[in-house]
Amino acid sequence: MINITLPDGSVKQFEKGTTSFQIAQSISEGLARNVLAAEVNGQIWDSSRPIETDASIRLLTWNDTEGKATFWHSSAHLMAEALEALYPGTKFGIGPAIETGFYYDVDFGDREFSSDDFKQIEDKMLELARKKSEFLRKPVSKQDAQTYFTDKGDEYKLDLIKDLADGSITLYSQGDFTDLCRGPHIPNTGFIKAVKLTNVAGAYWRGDESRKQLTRIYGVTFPKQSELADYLKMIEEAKKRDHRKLGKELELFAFSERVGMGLPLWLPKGAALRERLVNFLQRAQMKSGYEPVITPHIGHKNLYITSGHYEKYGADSFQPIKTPQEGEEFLLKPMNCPHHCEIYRTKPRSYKDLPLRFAEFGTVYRYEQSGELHGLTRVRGFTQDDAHLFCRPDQVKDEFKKVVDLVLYVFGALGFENFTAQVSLRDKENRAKYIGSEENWELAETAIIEAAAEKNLPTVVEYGEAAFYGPKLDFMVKDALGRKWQLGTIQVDYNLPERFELEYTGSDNAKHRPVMIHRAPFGSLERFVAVLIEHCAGNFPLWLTPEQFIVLPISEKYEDYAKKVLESLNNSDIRGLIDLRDEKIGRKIRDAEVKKIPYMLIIGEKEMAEGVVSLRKHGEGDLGSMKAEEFKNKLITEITV
RNA sequence: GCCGAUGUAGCUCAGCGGUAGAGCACUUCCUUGGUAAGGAAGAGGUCAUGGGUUCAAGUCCCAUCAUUGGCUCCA
Repeated sequence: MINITLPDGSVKQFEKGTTSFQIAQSISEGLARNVLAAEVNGQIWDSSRPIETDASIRLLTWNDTEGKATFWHSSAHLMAEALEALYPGTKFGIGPAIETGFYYDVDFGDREFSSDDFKQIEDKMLELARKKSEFLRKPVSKQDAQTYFTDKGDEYKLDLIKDLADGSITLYSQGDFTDLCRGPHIPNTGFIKAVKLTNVAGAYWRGDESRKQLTRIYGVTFPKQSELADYLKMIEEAKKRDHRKLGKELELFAFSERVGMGLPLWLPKGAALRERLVNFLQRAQMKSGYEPVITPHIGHKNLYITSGHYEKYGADSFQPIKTPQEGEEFLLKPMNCPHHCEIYRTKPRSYKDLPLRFAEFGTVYRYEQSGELHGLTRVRGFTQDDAHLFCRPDQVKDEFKKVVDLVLYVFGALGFENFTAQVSLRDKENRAKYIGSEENWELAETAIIEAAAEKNLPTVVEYGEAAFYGPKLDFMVKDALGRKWQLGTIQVDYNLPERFELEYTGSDNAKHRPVMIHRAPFGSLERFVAVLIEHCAGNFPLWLTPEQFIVLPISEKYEDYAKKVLESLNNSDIRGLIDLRDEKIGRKIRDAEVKKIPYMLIIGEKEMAEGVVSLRKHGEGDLGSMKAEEFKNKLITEITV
């Protein structure tokens, strides 16, 4: 007999070799029917796998993240089975579960494949699912695995097996399909009741640009048809929040082929919004001891040779601007830091001057790959809310923490609660892509890790995500469609001060090297606005929104009074407009609602007679009437919250 | 940059070999209307661009550009 410990701490005895499915059965048949897999001593196992020793187990169902992952991973196998049945000779790469759904990278050889083929595959998958084929686990030797896939002619699987240790290799089969797989899987394909292939894309084998590109098919499956319907509905909702769609509808920004791809044009309303963000941050920075600086949009090529950016990115950037002077070259600035370093160098600095905090809303230009451009989130010209802090080594951690506070303040003011702080460190293996001494990197990485810990940030560590000159703390936020974007960033840099030979005189009267912190709470205004749009679905906080209210006269007769009301309200802090079109009030209200204008002031016979306005709030409806002055105070109170 | 998809009126889209369409927006006129679309008329397009096939090309083929979903990249 073996002792099985359940999550509630209770211990039950079972025969040796009992499966977690049987354990579930002993609890309830209903549970057993829903068990997809089980966590056995911290590892996820098939629910049909015999347990031979004492163990603590957790039964996994659709309600568990791991249960879903198992379900989707098995769905990837089901899709592979369908693909093999439909297109014999297809070779398979990898087919993992992802956050929502799964994908499989496959090689169709010469066969052209597009989303038009989805229907056929979905149908085949459902057909195979109905067979309720069991997923059978089979441990094999490395030799046998290699023989199997050599016979099958699947070089990708062989490539994978090459790196696996003998004795750890398992194959899984369901129906006529066998795959190299660590598992685990759901009991049988019959659990999969709803299938939707979502998109098709190219993906390099093993993520390596120099290797062959496979076809990646994404899909998602559910144990109930209704869950698929819910999912599709959710996707529709998310699309409504897409900043590219809302940016057009709300007339915030635009792009023009003539201006150039990836170069955003801010329309009046978008510019008003952006201006408010800038003012907001500027005030916060003033309070925190930042000093505004301004630098030009271009810089001499030598500046970037000094900084190291030219060597690293020169070939893939906008190419140098020539002048009538032979051999003279300037670059559009891709970064503000070299300029700021030169500002630091304008006079001798004392340890008493530090930290120095130079802030600039600096517009930079980077030649992003054409396939990378995406709305406002990935562009070729953008404005960073940049600042560079020059401090003594003993001030680094404190300054870093102050920046964290500023970022949190900014996020808080704008309602971003679901972010993660990503500690971006060097690649563990490939250190050649970074510049600077081992010692300085150690110092910088330690400073970030400690500061993040002391601030209790929800942190994830990512290796290989550091900038080439130093580690970063990146604040990551998801967009409406679940894609992750980096917003704020804080970076510790020991290298640029060295390259620019920055110095200060210490209390010992000797020269010392300052440490630089690069930081941008928004990251870029473009990306920030994009994520903000999706976050609030275009319903901006009152203080930010381009138009806070609109005056709607019921007919021409009340125009003069309406105009007077507007005049009495508009000032530098609050902004509204008036709808003088020859339309009925219902129409004016509808249009204002569609434009997501927070407040509507309706003015007719009654209001004019009583000297009041009728107030209607976007998305909520009629709020009754009040004096214009009262509304003004209400607005001001709401804005200053 | 790579793989796939898309490009028709300001916007959203239909048309897929035989004389360019709809809804909304826009202009003019009628209407002066009380909390999410009042009515009528009008104007608006070398069907992304350049080649090719055809008696005939938004419609089929090729290339280019742009957009888009991913991949790679992201100072």
